[in-house]
Amino acid sequence: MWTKYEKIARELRERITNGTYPPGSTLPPIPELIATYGVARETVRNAISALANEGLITPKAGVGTIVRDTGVVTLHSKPTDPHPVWDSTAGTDSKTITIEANSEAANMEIAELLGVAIGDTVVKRLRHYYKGKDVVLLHEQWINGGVAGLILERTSYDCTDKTTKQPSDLYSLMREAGHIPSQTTEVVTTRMPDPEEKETMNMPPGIPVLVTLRVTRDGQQKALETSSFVACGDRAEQTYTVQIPT
Amino acid sequence: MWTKYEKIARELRERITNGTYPPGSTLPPIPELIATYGVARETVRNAISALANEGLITPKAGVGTIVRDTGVVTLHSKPTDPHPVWDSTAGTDSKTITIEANSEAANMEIAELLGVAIGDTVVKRLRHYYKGKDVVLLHEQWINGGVAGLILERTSYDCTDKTTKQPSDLYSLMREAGHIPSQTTEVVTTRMPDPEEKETMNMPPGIPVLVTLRVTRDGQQKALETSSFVACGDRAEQTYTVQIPT
DNA sequence: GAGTGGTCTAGACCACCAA
DNA sequence: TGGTGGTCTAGACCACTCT
Repeated sequence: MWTKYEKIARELRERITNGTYPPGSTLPPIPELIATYGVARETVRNAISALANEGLITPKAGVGTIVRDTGVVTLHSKPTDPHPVWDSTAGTDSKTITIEANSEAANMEIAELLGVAIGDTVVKRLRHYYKGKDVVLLHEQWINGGVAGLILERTSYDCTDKTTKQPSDLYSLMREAGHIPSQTTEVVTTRMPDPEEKETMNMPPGIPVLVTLRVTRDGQQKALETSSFVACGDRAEQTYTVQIPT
Repeated sequence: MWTKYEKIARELRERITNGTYPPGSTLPPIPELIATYGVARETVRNAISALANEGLITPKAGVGTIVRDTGVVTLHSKPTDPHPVWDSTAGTDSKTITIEANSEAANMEIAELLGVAIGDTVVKRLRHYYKGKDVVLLHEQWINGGVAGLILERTSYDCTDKTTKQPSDLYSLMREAGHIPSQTTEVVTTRMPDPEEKETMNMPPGIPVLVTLRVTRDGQQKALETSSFVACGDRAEQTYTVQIPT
């Protein structure tokens, strides 16, 4: 047997998916749903919470319960590029801001990923990718300290300079520094955002994040950099093209 | 200013992440939290719901509020294999069950993905991947009807036979049928599960699904099959190895 | 049977937003 | 200013699990 709030949630969900309540429209106000179903306020809110946690709706105080656009994908991230690239429809309202960029000592996890000793110098960079006014992707990156040093030496590009407006292509810089990035391994997972991520990316309830962990290596399997990408789940997708070995 | 339930949630979240309440343990019972914080029952439940929706805890009636294991990844899915493969620790408690396998007419979406006409015959297969007693991955697959026909003709393997216990490697069958799968394109996204997926995979609240859409093509860019993988977000990960073009 | 979380009620006050 | 959703209270009954 279904509980009351489950029945209400089922009915509203059905009307959202079949187009009775199209994206951008509002659900009936809570008082109306109370009258319709003859239940208490908290019961209606329970149903609404369930749908919000599925990512179907976003309640907004003073406005109403808004049906979300489904399948809104505005950011593509391609593994062959050192930074995610915006898709063709991204337009000009995209930008990248470097929040943090400095040298620090590698902790255990990073040391293992980069194949260096704990405490070795690495360059850590934290970037926010914007789509319009919203941050849609958090990029945390650690660059092998030796590689960063060679880049500075050979190209005068300082990886720890966060004021650079348009950062040069890191892979190109690595090539100029004599380390040719030849392969990445990426692990894609998903989870719910922590409160900090939720606030930074201004995420409504019910939206997970897509997490990608990347390690870039050169031809000698030396790790050049490692990155973690945390992307707003309803704004980003990862695309891969894979050759099948015969 | 924080609301009461947010303060409670923050405090509990902190104790979970710092190990005061380790994975597998239970949070203090609701009545105890009511006494501790001097609030109403629904306020405590609100805090608990928030943490449950972040995937941190799983309330179980009659038992308690259990702290979830974080980062439990038991299934690896490699794009170079026609089926996801279990990692080395998977053991023998893994299996695949074919729920559905039959010929049907391609709808618009599938026709477009496979590059066939709407209404053309395609083979649809639906499979459940088990880890232990739990379904952790739903695999929906559509095979180009012509390719499936050639496979039946050349190898006597019937793609619509769902009784096959250990289905042969589809890519090998395609090669024998003269269609050499040479490339896949995959798009990885994430979202919250719908109620059906949640029930099928016995998912607790707060766990998203990892969705992979794949198209396999031969050397002539002819689409051989397309698949959608819906994986329980806390049990699966996708790994990719990508060669970087110079 | 005792304790757990799950659901539900009937009120209340608040912050937010649009007209 | 009136309507929206957000939070909170103090009760109640239920299903479930363990001992």
